[in-house]
Amino acid sequence: MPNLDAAFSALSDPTRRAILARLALGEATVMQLAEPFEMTQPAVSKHLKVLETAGLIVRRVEGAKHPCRLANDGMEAMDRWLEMLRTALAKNYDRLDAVLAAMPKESKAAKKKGRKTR
Amino acid sequence: MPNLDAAFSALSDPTRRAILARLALGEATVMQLAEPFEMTQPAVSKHLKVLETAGLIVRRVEGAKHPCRLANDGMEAMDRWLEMLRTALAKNYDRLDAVLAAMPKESKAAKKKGRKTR
DNA sequence: TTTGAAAATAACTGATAAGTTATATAAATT
DNA sequence: AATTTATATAACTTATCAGTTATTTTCAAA
Repeated sequence: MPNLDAAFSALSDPTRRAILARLALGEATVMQLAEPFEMTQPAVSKHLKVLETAGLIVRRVEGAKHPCRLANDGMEAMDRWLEMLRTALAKNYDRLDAVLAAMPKESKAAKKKGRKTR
Repeated sequence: MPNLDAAFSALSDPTRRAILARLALGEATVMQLAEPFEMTQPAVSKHLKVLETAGLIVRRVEGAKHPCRLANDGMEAMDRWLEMLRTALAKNYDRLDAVLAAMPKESKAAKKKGRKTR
């Protein structure tokens, strides 16, 4: 799945995540999206292209303006993949619960603290 | 959140996703993880460091071996952020449903096909 | 039909990242 | 003690990427 590379890579940049957060509020043109950033217009255009290629946004042409909005494809691809990790983590979690359940009561509390591996 | 950068960036590489998929089956040492790849051991070590920094895996030391397993932190950070996007997309989806509901019956079917923005 | 605004593209620069080989450290084995 | 195995680190190369400025395309408005 080459799309996964693009989708995750797109989200690894804070500027692009901010753009998506803005689009979560509704459609916006390139200029509107560029406004809050200390960055040139071409830079934002490139970010948008990255997001579009990753299937995270779509654009429509409305005269000279090109309003962008969120798209599903990228998210769906990531979610499908992440689901695998989520269930694996849940399984480990359950296994740990089983181990803890089999332990003498006193030692449980102390051990439980170390559960969310940091 | 600087961790988000690291987590999404870590998942953007197919080798690292494969490593995580392997770890979803259970703990594995560095050598075990390196085995399926046509890649040197130092390369895999670097990938593991990236995954560890991103909070996606943890390692324990067991003599000369360093078994790795999945960790929660990275996933949680991503999930928290993705939740925002998910709800925004769902909102757009609902809005579209409302628009479609207000349309004459015949034109609905044709329009619905274009729903998953591509 | 010229002017101006919205957006994209091209060519460049500097930083980062993935891979390499060579070497170091540290524990297990003989 | 010497060797082998498991892993990490260092130094380097090449490619990719985020940003820039300069230029181009496309539409709107005068």
